[in-house]
Amino acid sequence: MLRIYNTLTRRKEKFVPREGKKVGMYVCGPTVYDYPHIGHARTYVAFDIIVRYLRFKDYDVKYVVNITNVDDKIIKRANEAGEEPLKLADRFEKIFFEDMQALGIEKADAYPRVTEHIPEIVALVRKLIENGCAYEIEGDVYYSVEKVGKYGALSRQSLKEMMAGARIEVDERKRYPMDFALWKKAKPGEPSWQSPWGRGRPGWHIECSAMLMKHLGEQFDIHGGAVDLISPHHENEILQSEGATGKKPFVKYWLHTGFLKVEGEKMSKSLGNFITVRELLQKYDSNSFRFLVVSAHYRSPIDFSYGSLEKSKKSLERLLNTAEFVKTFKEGQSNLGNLLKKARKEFEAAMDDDFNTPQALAALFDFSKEVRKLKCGSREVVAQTSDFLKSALNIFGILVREKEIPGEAKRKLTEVAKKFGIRVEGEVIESIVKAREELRKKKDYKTSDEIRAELQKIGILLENEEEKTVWKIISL
RNA sequence: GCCGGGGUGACAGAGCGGUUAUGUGGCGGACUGCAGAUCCGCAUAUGAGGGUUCGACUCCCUCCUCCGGCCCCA
Repeated sequence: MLRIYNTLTRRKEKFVPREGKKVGMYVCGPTVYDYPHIGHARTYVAFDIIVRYLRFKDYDVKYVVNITNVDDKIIKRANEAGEEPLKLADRFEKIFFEDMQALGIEKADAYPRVTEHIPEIVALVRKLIENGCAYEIEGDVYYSVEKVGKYGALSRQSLKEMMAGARIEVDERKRYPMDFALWKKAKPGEPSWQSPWGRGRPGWHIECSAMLMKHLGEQFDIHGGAVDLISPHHENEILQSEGATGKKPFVKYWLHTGFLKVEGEKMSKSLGNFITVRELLQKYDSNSFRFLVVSAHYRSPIDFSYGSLEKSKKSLERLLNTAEFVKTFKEGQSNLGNLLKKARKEFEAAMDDDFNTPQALAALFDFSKEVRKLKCGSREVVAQTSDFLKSALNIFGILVREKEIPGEAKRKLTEVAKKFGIRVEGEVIESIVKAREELRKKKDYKTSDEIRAELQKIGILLENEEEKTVWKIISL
């Protein structure tokens, strides 16, 4: 039984979708005005894992992530760069997709863009005005917060408290200081669209309401985002959506991921600790990063450092080794079947408990340790073990790579074989390993160590196990 | 100030009212020609103070402290 922590109620609840196995899920996507950073990566990896697990549990998930491609920051950045705002957005949207793919994030079912939903947004704003939830002043439209029965369903803050802490000067024309813009009147040179209130563009919050209504309906199951979006973004989404449709609750489960800090500090340009996804992936592969993400609960903050990333890489290595090791099992009787059953159960129980990935990971490590003590199992169970490790890691989006030597390394291998006068039959690597075995039998350790050193330069590590030598590719 | 979430061993990071989390690293041992991998063992902990309890890291209160939100932000 899957249980999920709901920000709305501040407790774990049984997960029951509105309709059978169907799950509508929306996660606030990026504003595309710069390179994605590792904070984005954490959030989208976390939700990627949640979606994968839901699908693993046979839920029929429709996953929607929006793309905000018009907004103040985009316009500002474009003006600085002397670029068309929409072009700049387009450029960074492509980069966003590239980076997400590089992180092994599965495609969402839809990526609605704000610019492609202007009619829906206008219609929604109009409806809110008709409902008396919003009002227009000189081409701007504001949501009227004052009439709302209770504000702060998610953030648990009253309007008064919010205002007390507010650090901005308010627009005098607004009826109430906390009223927020649904439609912004166009300034010269800004991208704008025709509307009943003149040319303008959507406010930040309304786009989400409009797009998710279109793609997921007026009510749906899961809405996610990082914690910083709780207030005011998600708060306002609730007001707009429920204000327009009168249907409650607009969203059944609200999920929020914890923030990623870099060495104890919030990532920011001014601190100079801003790490982009590209930068990260130049130094480490996505598996290592995903392991780091998975080793903390999705709601907990992560304190990123290259040191902890290095540790993640090493830890993961252990699991990958076991996945490889089990393939060498001989046919025979063992306790493997029972261990597997237990591991499956523990893994799933951990994930069912609000996607507790650190605990799920612990189950895998426990399993790994037990498997290591065995040498055999029935062919069927061995295959299942291999599948289990693979699919469990796959839920985390960690790929168990096939052992394949890259083309360039293969060429170099042939050179090594030639250098040591090894006759190649079949796979080059196998021939080298075999030849080296012979050398070792003859106690020619000098030559065999040289061979090992040569291969290591190419990125292949030889390990002498009890009865045979195994080789593996040293990852990034 | 107000709201939310934390403070666990060298580090990362979970669970649980009473029994080893787990991983990385360290130390000792086994295996090994060496390296690596692997196994066994050891050490280091629950921010402070109260309370509830037979018993609290786990529940309650106070304090200290950190992070986040209240303009923008994944």
